[in-house]
Amino acid sequence: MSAAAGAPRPRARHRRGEGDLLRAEILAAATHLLDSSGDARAVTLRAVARGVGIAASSIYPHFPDQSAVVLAVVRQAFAELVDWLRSAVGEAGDDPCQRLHALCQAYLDFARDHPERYRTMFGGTWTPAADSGITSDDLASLGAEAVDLVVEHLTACVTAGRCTSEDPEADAVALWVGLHGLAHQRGASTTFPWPADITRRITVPLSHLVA
Amino acid sequence: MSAAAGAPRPRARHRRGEGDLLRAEILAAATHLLDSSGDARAVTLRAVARGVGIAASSIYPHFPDQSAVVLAVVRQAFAELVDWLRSAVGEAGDDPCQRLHALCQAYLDFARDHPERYRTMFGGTWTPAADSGITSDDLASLGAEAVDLVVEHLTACVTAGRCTSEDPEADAVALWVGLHGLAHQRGASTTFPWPADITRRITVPLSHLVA
DNA sequence: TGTACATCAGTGAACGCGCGTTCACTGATGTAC
DNA sequence: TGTACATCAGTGAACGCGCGTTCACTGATGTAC
Repeated sequence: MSAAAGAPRPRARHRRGEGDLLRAEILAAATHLLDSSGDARAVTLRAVARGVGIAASSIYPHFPDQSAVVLAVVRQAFAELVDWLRSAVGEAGDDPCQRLHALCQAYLDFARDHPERYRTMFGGTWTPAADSGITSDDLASLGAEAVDLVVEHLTACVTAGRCTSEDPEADAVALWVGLHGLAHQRGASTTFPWPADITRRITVPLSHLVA
Repeated sequence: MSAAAGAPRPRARHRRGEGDLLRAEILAAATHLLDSSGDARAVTLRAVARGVGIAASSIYPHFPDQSAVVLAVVRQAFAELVDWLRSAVGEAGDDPCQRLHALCQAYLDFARDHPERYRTMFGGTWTPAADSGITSDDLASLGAEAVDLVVEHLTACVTAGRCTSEDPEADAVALWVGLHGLAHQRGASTTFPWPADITRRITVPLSHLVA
């Protein structure tokens, strides 16, 4: 019991040339902070620094300001979401309907597993500082890739004659809106009295599946 | 030009016995702040006080703390939403489908006209201070009334034989999720490439209207 | 009608807090000679 | 092999900021006598 709780032993600094490793540690601590606090505004430089075990000013060689840290977290989260969705589809076999279904389920699972991250990504609540050169629309465009995946797989269902949609692109947006609404509201309220089969009730009509 | 911009003349204080009027002024300023800043965390006691033209400490006789001010704003917003929805339905005539359609449209209009208020109401981002005795579920239950309206009017359509839903309560939740997803995402991203008829593409399938 | 006084409505200075950011610095380490 | 030194990785004190909240107060006003 040498290391008391309030006074952890100083962490070993990285070797010469390995300074960039700290960047990843900062990012990981910021992500953890976002997930555990449930609030993008808890991701302060000082809190991140405490998480890593460094001085707050040590973040500056790696990120220009606080906004840049959160933006990096969000970018990484979007990349993870797309990876997650692609791999879920990849494991779903060849049937286009099953692939679409796996995509929807994976989307909802991501939101359920990382509700705070999801809210920061799509909530429209966090916006980068005005002088960071990043607009909230840049942020929104990061989400476009997920929507594109829905377009792609709904189109595949239509091509295979399994859906009746006459405009798969527009209907895919509608389907995504339904997924987003459910993902978001599930993260916002823990006690909402959800019908047991709410997912199916949303995705089936919006997919225009052939009965 | 006697009143310079930075030094407005001191506002007249209320007459004896009319102290409660300030409560309404505080609420109005807080609502304005929420709408114009787009951020519940901009609703600070000091900013509200600046808006009203009083000292920050003058808020305390009317609200126990900062959380209570935001909560009052949110409660009022929910009451306004329900009034708005009811009056839209009331003006829609007797056809149950038209009434349901008016309800959906009014819901989306409210969110479009007050995006920041909507986000604070349903965003799950603002939560009262832990010691205020108000849980985030109390907040969520405020939204239940809006969902109940959807249930009511979808049920009316089913009763009239205009919808094929076999479980109007559950399907109404699904319809509301679609509305919420659209309302929320529209408020979050201004440049999302929405299909022109996105509303119809969401509400029609989720309503299970008879063709 | 006059006057003392309780009360109401609101003020303003002060507190401690955590924050983002700056800046001069320290000590270890690899490298050139 | 030894040694001087540039560089790297990171520190810690300090700044000014806006915040929520407390507290002693002020001055107008209605009312009891």
